[in-house]
Amino acid sequence: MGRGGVSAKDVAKAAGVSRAAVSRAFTPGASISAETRKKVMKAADTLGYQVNHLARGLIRSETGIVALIAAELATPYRSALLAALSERLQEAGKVAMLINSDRSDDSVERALRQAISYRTDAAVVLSGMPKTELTETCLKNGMRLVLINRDEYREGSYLIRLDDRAAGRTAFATLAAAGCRRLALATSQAGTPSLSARRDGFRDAAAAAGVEIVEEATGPTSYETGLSIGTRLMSQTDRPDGVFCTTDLLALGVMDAARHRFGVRIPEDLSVIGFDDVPQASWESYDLTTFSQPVGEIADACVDWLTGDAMSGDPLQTSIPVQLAWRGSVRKNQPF
Amino acid sequence: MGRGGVSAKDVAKAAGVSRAAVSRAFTPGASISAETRKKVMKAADTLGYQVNHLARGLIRSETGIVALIAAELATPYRSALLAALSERLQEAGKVAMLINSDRSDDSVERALRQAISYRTDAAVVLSGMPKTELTETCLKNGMRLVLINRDEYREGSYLIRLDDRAAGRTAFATLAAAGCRRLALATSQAGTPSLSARRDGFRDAAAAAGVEIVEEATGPTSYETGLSIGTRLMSQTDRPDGVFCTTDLLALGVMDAARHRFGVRIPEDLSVIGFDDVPQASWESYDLTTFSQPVGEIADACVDWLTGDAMSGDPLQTSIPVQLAWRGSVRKNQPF
DNA sequence: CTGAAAGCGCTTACAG
DNA sequence: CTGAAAGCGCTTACAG
Repeated sequence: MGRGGVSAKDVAKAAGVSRAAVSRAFTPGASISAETRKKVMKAADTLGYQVNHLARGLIRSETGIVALIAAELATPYRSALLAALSERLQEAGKVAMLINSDRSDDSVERALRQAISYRTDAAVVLSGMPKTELTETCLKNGMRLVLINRDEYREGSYLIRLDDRAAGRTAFATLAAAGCRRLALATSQAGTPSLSARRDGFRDAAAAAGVEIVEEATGPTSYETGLSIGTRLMSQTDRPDGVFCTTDLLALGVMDAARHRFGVRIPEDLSVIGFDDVPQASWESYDLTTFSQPVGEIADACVDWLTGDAMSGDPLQTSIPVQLAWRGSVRKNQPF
Repeated sequence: MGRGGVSAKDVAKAAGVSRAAVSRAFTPGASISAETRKKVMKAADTLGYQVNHLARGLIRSETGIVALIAAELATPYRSALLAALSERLQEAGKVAMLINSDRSDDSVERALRQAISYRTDAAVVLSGMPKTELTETCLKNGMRLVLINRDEYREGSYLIRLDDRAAGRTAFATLAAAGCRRLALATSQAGTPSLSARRDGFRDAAAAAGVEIVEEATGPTSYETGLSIGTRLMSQTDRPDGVFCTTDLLALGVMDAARHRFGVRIPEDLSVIGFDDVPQASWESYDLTTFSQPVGEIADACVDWLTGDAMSGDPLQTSIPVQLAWRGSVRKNQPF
């Protein structure tokens, strides 16, 4: 046994077979007799042998590693998606490499290069958008690429999208139907494709209905931003009585500002709709009506495609439906 | 260029040097002339060459991969720690492999085996406790082991602990000093070392003060459990007026149950102390007084040890101090 | 079904 | 400083 631990050679010697035999014993479907396999497995067990995936990955075209590239890992929604993804990946026999792309602007690119270095089977991009040039390099390296909620398309990659725009429209319709008269939209300055689409859907519907809306957009996508937006909104002389927030974190902040700083009642004085359905949205202090992002379905779609045969005729895009989770932050329309 | 992408051979040919030279160009401190290195780098750049870490890992004793083994990835505290860890690891030039150990009881062991398969430089265990036998195998394979907040010790591994027990005692003292008379302890049935230590500290202090306390312990460590514990606590004829929850999630649930289901005022009627200082604890709806887990410091200690020289004389254990974050959920003692 | 041999992409003594 | 050669641990045609 060398410094690298137990190797196939050790097992081969112990089992009295060739190195090739032990390799075959660990390869499902390889041509090996049941008896030989049994001998090998026994020796492997006593020696504590584990196939070296590094060496295997060097030969085979797959390493079993999938890179997960994301920013703001600790955010409720992001961490839920990451958890679902890593779990599904494991069930499929893969392993997740987590790459934080928080830092600089080029960090998605750096992350992708990192993935190439380890010859990951695939990269799943949750944040940011790599340059076409680089994604082509990935594809050329035999790597699969999944883009979750990105707006641009990249030849050969798989796109998973939610209908954010439709949700924005639904938010408007819901608030209008609840009898809200002065509508507001709260979003951050992050400018991600998802947030923009939600905003645009809301705007579109408002324009179509000939309704003027107030818009607030500042800072990062956080609770604190929601707090300051809520404060600004409630400080207006003509306070809005309905607000769509492009994210739950924002909505929760808006609610807290309205309630605790202005004594505004929800939903009596103000109706609020969020997006994501993070766990906190259903907590009793909030009871927020929001669009639920089906994290499990997204993860399933992703892993299915990654482990599937990916026939070239297959569609390279999937749309996951979002649903409005009705709770108590939107008032019921008064019956006349 | 083979199927595996651009290799050192391709770069060597393009730069007119040997394969060894390109290897040296990518090895800091290797004996190579500045001129040769420049030629290699240029060729590598145009060809888009990335050192294959799989192959490199096969030769060198390090792969640059660190396995992060944890359960309940999407929980606020856990995801914050994971985010800090992955960020620090990246800054140190390492990369994180995320292994979810949610599933079965043996999943920590499976995770460790997975880590061995990929010859990770180290494994950081955040949840569960692997058998001694297996940790020895890891160590024998040259893998370093970090255990965060585990109670048992494993020869050769590095332990990072918080003084949970002291925090439990402080919680008691704080509640007592606030003038609370009927004290309760709320915890889950998870039975992790950290939770038990916090509970024991609280119990000890109460016993030392000759004070009887009410204890509630059920379910998983979640907001929902907090809700049901809060409900049970407030349903008692002699309601407690001070409660220490071993986790913020539990505390938040207790607060919501008390306020929304029983109209109990916090802190006037009930003082609450949590543990973790998750982001939600400081949200305006809660303003929870809690012990802050210094996630950044934990991550720093972990990565420092992993990347350090680990002289055999070094202490293999570090205690990170926890601090009480004073907020509004504990009443100020009435001046006499 | 089985083993000897070649090769994946890299690094590292070994000579020069 | 530089290149030819050996070797890391594995898999996979190739014969038998």
